[in-house]
Amino acid sequence: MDASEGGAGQKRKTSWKKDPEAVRRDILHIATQEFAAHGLSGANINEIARQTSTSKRMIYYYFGDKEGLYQAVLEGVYATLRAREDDLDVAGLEPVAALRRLIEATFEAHVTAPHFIRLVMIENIHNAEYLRKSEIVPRLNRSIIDKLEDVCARGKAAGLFRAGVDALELHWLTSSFSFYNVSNRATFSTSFGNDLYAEGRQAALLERLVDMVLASVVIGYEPRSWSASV
Amino acid sequence: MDASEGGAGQKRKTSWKKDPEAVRRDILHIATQEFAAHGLSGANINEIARQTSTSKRMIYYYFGDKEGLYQAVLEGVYATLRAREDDLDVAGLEPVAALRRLIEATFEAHVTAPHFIRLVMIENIHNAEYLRKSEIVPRLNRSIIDKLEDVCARGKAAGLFRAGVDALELHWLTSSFSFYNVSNRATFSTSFGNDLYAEGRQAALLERLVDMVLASVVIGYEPRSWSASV
DNA sequence: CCCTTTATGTACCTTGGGGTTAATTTGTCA
DNA sequence: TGACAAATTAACCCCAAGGTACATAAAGGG
Repeated sequence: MDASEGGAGQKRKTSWKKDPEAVRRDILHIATQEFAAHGLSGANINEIARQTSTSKRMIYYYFGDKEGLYQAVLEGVYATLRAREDDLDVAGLEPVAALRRLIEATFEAHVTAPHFIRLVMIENIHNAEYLRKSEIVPRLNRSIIDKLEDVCARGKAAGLFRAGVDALELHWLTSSFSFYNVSNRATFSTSFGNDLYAEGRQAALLERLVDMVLASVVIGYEPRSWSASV
Repeated sequence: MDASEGGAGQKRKTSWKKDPEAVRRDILHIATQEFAAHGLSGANINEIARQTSTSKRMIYYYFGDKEGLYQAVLEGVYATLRAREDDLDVAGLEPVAALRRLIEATFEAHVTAPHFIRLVMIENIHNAEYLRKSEIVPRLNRSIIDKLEDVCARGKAAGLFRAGVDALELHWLTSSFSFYNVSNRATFSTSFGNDLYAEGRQAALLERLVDMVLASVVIGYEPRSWSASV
């Protein structure tokens, strides 16, 4: 009460700084969480506005409408994940170790990027409508494929990899279990128990997946798991 | 115009049959498509009502509220898919052929059940909240695991399968690529092209997946694919 | 210093859509 | 045959939430 006293002007904001970039980032940050949590139609603009340090008005000022905000969020998480992929350097590793590293990194990246996973799930529900509209996302996707193609080429040249091995298929395969591991955890655990997500079990699972892929790619590969006799 | 003439009573429905079960089925059928297409918050009750041969009021009469309808839809698709799994009989096949068959059937089942896939995606967005509440779904999930456990036991007993092979992990793995293949088709194609979904390519992909799993499960398995020399 | 552009706050508008009320018809069983 | 429950219709309610109008303060330049 009694908000009308003069003083240093606490209650009624009589002055504020202009900081467009910070405001944009703030909105995008909160919106990412809300869209990831509730989906496009489920997210609430008023709720997003409430959590930011700015007002609903600014959301519309910077992003036009709800779909514009969603699109910006989507592009943001894609950019973040692809940047992480770019940081991964396997050029110095020999082919088998490099491939192992790429699979493990992809698996871990998915585990530690739940927002990304959820937004991709949501985007698939919308048949990738917004991803298709994006001008920036298509440019981001070469990096991981390039790396895999390089590793495959080196592996084949060294006579280590089977001739039919395909980088795109390998990426698809690696993505499939890495993505599913996070995306479908809730329903899988509910249906079949959460043993596979128990302490230590994820690492063992990853080891088996890596073994499995390597066994199908590398000629004469000796698996490390699923081979225990009893 | 002129809807008030007596006649056989076309305009104003002066008579209707009671058929609760048909009405329920009708609503559930339309609602399944709508929830699968737009998600829980995205689906529109008025639109569902419009497409049924009954009225919105009946939706609330039979299902209580939107969430009740969604829950019924979810249970419906689970029951349908699990029933299909029950029909699959591999007890008569020798272990390797049986496992091959189970993987192929799972893959195909996912391809031909897009509503199920989408509803599971949606349910995962909701952290399996409604699946957990379900009284009937948990009972449906034993069948596929039982089959896999039987095959694994027979395979191990015959000295064909590695000792570490685990039915739950196998199911997880088979589900992962089968599910991802459908669920993430839109974003994957947008990001990396739709080569893997082109004519004939899916069958080749499945063959490689089966090979890969069998190679990691069956001792001394000779793969059929990815082994072409050039 | 004033004028323009950019950025921000406050208050408001509009409607889509989830949910309900009340009345009517159908079927059934004493 | 008439009361009662179950099924159905039509019309209505109402508020959450996406979006906008308007005023105004900051920044920058001439």
